[in-house]
Amino acid sequence: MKKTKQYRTRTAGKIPGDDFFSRVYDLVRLIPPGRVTSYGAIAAYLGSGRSARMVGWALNASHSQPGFIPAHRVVNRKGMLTGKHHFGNSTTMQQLLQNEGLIVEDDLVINFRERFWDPMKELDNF
DNA sequence: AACTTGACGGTCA
DNA sequence: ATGACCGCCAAGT
Repeated sequence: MKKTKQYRTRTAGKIPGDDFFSRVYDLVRLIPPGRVTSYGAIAAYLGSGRSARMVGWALNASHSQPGFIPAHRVVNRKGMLTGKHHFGNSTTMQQLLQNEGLIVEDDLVINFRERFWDPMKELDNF
């Protein structure tokens, strides 16, 4: 494994396919409509010493990625729509989720537990 | 080059 | 159960 220095900055987001960001996008695209997951779950699934913050950072750049990335299906561990402000309008994320059958009340996904999509369980290998 | 901020999460008080 | 703190790592200032 060559190790390069721990985590080279590599100007994230500029090297598709080789960086953590692309893996996040890939995984997020697998989230079925009407289901949600958390930043931490994604980070845990990808492992690689990345923290949930990095997942958030990746999604932050997801708007400039090609193709549709259902970033609205990713919420924090409490089921709160912490990234709603990044969807243009503060209500867009909530609208998208409600449109998929989720119950959102005061930026919180009420049925978060039952709608939670855990990549660790759903995708199992890795 | 150093400090602060951030789409987070686990632990401790 | 709620709130503060600390660790993570990249990017902006």
